[in-house]
Amino acid sequence: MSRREQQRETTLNEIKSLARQQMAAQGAASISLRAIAKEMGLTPAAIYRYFRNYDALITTLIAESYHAQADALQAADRTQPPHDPVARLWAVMLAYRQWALDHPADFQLLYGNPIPNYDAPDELTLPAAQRNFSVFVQILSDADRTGQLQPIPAYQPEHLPPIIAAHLTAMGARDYPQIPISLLYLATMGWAKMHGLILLELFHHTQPVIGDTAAFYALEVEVMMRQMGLHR
Amino acid sequence: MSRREQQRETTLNEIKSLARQQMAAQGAASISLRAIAKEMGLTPAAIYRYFRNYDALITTLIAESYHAQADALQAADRTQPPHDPVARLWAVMLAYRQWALDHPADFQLLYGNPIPNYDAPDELTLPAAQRNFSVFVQILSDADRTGQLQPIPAYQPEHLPPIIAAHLTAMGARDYPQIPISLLYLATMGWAKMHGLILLELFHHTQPVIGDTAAFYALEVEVMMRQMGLHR
DNA sequence: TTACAGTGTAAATGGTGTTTACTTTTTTGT
DNA sequence: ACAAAAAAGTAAACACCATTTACACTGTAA
Repeated sequence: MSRREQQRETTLNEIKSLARQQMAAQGAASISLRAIAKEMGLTPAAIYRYFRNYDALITTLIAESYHAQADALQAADRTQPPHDPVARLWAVMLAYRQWALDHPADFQLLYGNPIPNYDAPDELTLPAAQRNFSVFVQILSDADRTGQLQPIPAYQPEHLPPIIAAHLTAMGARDYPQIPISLLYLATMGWAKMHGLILLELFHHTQPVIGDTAAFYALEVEVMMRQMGLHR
Repeated sequence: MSRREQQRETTLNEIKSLARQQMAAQGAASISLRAIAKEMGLTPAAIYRYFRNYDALITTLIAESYHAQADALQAADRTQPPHDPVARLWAVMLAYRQWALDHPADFQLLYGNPIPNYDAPDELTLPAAQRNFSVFVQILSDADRTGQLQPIPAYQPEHLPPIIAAHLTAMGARDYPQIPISLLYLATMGWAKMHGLILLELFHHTQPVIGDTAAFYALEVEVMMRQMGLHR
């Protein structure tokens, strides 16, 4: 790598780092190219040698955050014995919330209000989100193989609404062959429900109502896992 | 009301109306005082005769939206026979989602990402949110009186984590005397869970995964009500 | 060494919220 | 009816913002 290429990379990293600092300090929507440039002793226009425009910077941050989150989930999964899907799911569920609390701005960037006048490109976000989702599918699949996954009747395939079953079948055929649709439903439902709780907590809509958000979250994870037949 | 006061009110309404138009078109974060002024044929500074600043306008919109939502919930409640809490809860749950779909920008304004550099005053939002929450509490309370409310063991008072029970006791003593804490927990949990699902739907994170979001929501409402012992 | 591509600057355009001093209009009190 | 006060609106400025253009410099490669 030539001297110039190396310098370019450090400058690029400095821009992203300062953007993340601003994001952590005042929220993703208040990232300012001019402020970044000023902090670096550059002219605002110089930033445009590194990012085509504001949206390009945001898109890069989103992509990196998605993968950081997926890495955190996979790391949590690996802290538990592979043959113990209950412990693994529990660990990943808690890690999901913990990552959100540790990186609130990142989490909001990924899953919160879309930034004004910015549309995240699907071809980037969908695969990244899927990598995330797959962690849950994998654990449930392992639990299913050992016969531990025994959901309540409402979540068994024959009781799922036909429209949902049809869509899950299509999705399974495309992305998750050999995975039963009721498992896909459990993964979706479990992710969505816990994800919703975390969003509420981050936006401070749950704190006044519930005292201990961690205990609330833990209780709901437990109830949900019981619905899946996954007892501790 | 003098001629001047009347005119002031229509101007004020025109500002709010245009703000809501912008909000509906491009999201709450892109409301612009200058754009509103231009649309009205006014100088930007003129707006400041009606709102102390940008935040004051947002705060007003938030307050109005909170009450519009609460009105919608109460209206849905009253479409059902008072003695049928199952039908009432069902109707209100669906109305909650429907209002969000009909007024996505309002819903995001209330429950989404905080607007950059704006902090909603708690003395305004908390009572408004509580009016909303009380609809659920009231229905569950009616169900409890007729003995229909029979939650699964995990949600019964003696199984709630002590920290949560303590907080609910304090909240109950303050705002809901005579209401058992397990009921308060059910209301909180039910609200939070469905609310989370709606947030995900509005932010388009659920559509690629789940096919029919309405069916998904309905199924989860049904499962949740079954956990409460409220069968149809 | 001469091109050339990469990196940066200066200046301008049009957008934002907000404040200040000033003018016009309407209401109110005598 | 008329003067004083209050309200509504304007013009101009300030300090931000993203973005574009034309231009200069500099490291690299032919």
